[in-house]
Amino acid sequence: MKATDKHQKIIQAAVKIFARNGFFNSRISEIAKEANVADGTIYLYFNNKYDILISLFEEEMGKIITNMREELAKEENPLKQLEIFSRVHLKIVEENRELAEVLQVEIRQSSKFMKEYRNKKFAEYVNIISSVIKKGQEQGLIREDVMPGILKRAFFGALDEMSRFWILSPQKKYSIHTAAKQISDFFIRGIAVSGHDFLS
Amino acid sequence: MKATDKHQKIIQAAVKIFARNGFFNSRISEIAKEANVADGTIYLYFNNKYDILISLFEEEMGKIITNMREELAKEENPLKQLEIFSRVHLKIVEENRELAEVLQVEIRQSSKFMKEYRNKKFAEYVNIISSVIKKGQEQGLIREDVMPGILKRAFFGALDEMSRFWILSPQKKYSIHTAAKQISDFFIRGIAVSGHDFLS
Amino acid sequence: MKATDKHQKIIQAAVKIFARNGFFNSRISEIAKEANVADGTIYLYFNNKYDILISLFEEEMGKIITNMREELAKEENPLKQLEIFSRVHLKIVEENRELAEVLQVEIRQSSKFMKEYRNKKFAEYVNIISSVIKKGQEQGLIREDVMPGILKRAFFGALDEMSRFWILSPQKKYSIHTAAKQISDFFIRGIAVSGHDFLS
Amino acid sequence: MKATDKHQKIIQAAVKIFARNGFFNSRISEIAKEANVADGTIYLYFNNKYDILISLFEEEMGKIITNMREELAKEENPLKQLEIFSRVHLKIVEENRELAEVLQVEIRQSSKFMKEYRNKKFAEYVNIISSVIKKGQEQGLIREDVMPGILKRAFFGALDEMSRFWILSPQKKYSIHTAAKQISDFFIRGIAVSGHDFLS
DNA sequence: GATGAATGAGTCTTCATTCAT
DNA sequence: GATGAATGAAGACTCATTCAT
Repeated sequence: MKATDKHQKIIQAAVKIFARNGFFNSRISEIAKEANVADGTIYLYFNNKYDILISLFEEEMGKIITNMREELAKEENPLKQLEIFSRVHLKIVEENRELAEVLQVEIRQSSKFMKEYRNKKFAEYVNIISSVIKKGQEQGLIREDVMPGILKRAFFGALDEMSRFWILSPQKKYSIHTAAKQISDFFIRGIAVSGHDFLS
Repeated sequence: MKATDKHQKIIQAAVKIFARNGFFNSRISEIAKEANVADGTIYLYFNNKYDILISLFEEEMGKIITNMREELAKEENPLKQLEIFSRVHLKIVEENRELAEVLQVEIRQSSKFMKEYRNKKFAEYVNIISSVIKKGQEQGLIREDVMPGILKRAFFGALDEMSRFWILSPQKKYSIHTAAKQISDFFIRGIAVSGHDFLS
Repeated sequence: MKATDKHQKIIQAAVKIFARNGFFNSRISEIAKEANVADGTIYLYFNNKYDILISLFEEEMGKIITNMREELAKEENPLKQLEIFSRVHLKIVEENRELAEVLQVEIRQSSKFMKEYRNKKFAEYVNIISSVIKKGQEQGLIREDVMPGILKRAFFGALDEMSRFWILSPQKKYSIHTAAKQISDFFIRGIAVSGHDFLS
Repeated sequence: MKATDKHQKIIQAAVKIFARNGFFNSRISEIAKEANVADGTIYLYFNNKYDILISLFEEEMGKIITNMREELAKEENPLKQLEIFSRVHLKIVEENRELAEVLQVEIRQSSKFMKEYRNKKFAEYVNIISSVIKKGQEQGLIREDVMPGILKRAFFGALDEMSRFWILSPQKKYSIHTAAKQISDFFIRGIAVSGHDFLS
C-alpha cells in the first residue's frame, strides 16, 4: 500500500463530507469513518482539520488547472479558447459535483480562508482567462479597451454563478451545453473586434 | 425608529462581526458586546444564532431590492438599465462593504442553508435582471436567442465576482466606475441586436 | 382586591405548574402566566422560586392538618380513628390530585430541601398518627410493644405509597374506599390487643 | 471487571453526587471530578445527564432484585419471607445509604421520570412482595380478602418511609433490627389467618 | 403596587486533537 | 504506522432575578 493511498482516501472522504455538510458542520470523525481510517490517522497526514481543506484545494485545483490547460492547447484561436474554457469548466463541475461544491462554496466563499491564505491556485486558474484575452488582443481579435483583469473575473464569475445554480438545483433547466454556449457567446460577442466575431 | 431599537442594533452588530470573522467563527457574546446588550438579550429578539443570519439577510436584501428598483425606474431603455444595475450593484457593495461581505460570503457559504432555506429574496434580486432582459427582447433590443434564465445568472455572477475581488483586496486596482462600465459593456454588446447597441 | 388574592393565585398556579413539570423543570414565567401576573410581581410576594415551594407547602399542609384533626375529632375510638385517617388521607389525595403530587413528589424530592428546611408541618401531620397510637395504648386497645415512632411512619408510608400509585396511574384499579379500608385493616389487626380488634 | 471500568466509576461517582445534591443540583463536572475522568469522557459512556440516572437505576435495582430473591429463596414460609424482605430491605438501605437515597428520593419521587420512563425494575421489585402474598394465600396462611396489589404497596411504602427517616436522620433512634421486626410484625399479624400467625 | 425588558452567571454538551498502546 | 479512548476548552442558550418606568 502506497503512502499516498491514505492521503488520497482522506481527501476524497473529506470532499464527500464537506460537500454534504459544509466545512464547519463536518466532523473529523465523519471523515475518518468515510475514509475507513481511525480518527487519529488523519493527523498523521494532515496537521489539522483546516489543513485538509487547504490540501484538498491545492491538489484538486492543480489537477483542474492542468486539465484545463491541456484542453485549451488543442485550439489556437483565443476567442474559441474562451468557448472551450466555458464548456470545460461546466463539464468539470458536472462531473465532479461534490468537489465543485467544496471548491466553490466552502473554500472560495470563506473570507477568512481567502484573507489568511493567499489563494495562488485560484488566481492561477482565473489567470488562464486573462492570458487568453491578452493573446486575443495581441492578435487583434479582442478590443483593446477590454481590461483583462476585469474580464477574467466577469467571465469566471458568470460561469461560477451558473455552476452554483447547477449544484444547488435538484433538476436542471438547461443542458450544460446550452449554458456553456450562451455564456461564451455573450462574452465573445461582447469583446470581439467587429468582423472577427465568428459567431455572427 | 426608537433610540433603543435593539433588533436593529443587534443586526448591525452581527453584520460587523460576521463580516470580520465569518458566521461560524463569530460568537454570540461578541455580537452582544458590539451591540451593547447582554448575551441573553439577543435571544429576546432572535431564536438562535442562525436566525440572526436569516433575519439579517431578509431585511437587508429587502432594502437593496427596493433601492435597486427605484434606481432602475429612472431609466426606460432596458439596455441602459443593465448599465445602471451594474453601477448601482457595485456602488452598494462599495458603500456597504461589511454587509456585502456577509451577504455574499456567509449566506451563500452554507449549501445547507441554501438548500433548506428557499432563498426567495436572493432570487427576487436576480430576477430583476431577467425581467429587464425580457423587456429588452419584447422591444426588439435584445437578441431573441438570449436565454434570460442564463443571462441573469451570468450577469449577476460577473458583478458578484467583481465584488468579491473588491471586498477582499486591500487596495483597489480599478475604480468602481470603470469596473461597472466594463462589465455592463461586455454584456450589452454581447446581447444587443446589431444596430441597437448604443455603445458602438 | 385583597392583598392575599395574588398570593393565593400564585400559589395555586405554582401547584398546577409544579405538578405538571416538577419544581426544577418549572419556570417562574410559566407560573406568572398561569397566575395572570407579571414575572416581577411574583417577587413582590415571594423571595425566590424556592420560597414559593416552601410557602405552598406550609400553607397547604396547614389546611390539611386542620382538616384531618376535625375529621378525627368526630370519633373517640383510636382504632377507628386510624380507619378515618386512612380514608380521609386518600380522599384528600383524590380531591387534590395536583397538590398531592407536589406535596408528595416535589417537596420530598429534594433531600437538600428536607435537610435544610426542618419540615415541621410534615412531622406534625405524621405525629397525628402517633398520638392516636399512644392514646390507643393508654386505653389498652393497642399492644404495648408497638412503637408509635415506627408505626406512624409505617402507616403513613403505606398510605403514601398507595397515593403515589394513584397519582401516577392513568386508570385506577382499586376504589379509594377499598384501598383505605384494606390498609387500615392491615394495621388495625396488626396492632390491636386481641379481643379489641373490632374487625374480626 | 477491569481496573478502569469507566462506566462503573461514573455510576458510582454519580450515586455519591446525586445523593449529596440531588439530580438537578448536581453538575456533570462534579461527577467527572469524583470519577477522576474528564467531563467529556462521561459522554462516551452515557448519552446525557439523564441517561446516567436511568442507567444507574436500572443496574443497581437489578442487583438489589437479584440479591433480594436469593435471600428469600432461603425460606419457604411466605409469612417468614415477609419478615426477611423487611430485614433485607432495610439492611440494603443501611449498607448503601447513598444509593438508597438516590433510588428513593431522586428517582422514585420524580413524577416526570415515573411518567415518561416505564419503571419496570421498580415494579419488579415490588411485585416480589405480591407474589409472596399470593403464595401465602394459596397455602392458606394469608387471608383471602387481602388484596396483593394493595398490600404490596402498603408494605413497601411502610419500609420505604422508614428508610427515608433513616436516610435523613443524623442519629438513629431505632436499630434497623427493631424497625424491620416491628414493620413485618404489623403486617404479618394484620394479614395472617388466625392460628397461623406464628408471632402470637 | 405592577410590569416585563433586560441582565449575565451558569452548565450541558460537542468535538478537534493527543498519546499510550 | 495505526488506533480510538480520553481529554478539556469553548460556546450557545436558559432563566431566576432585578429595576426603571
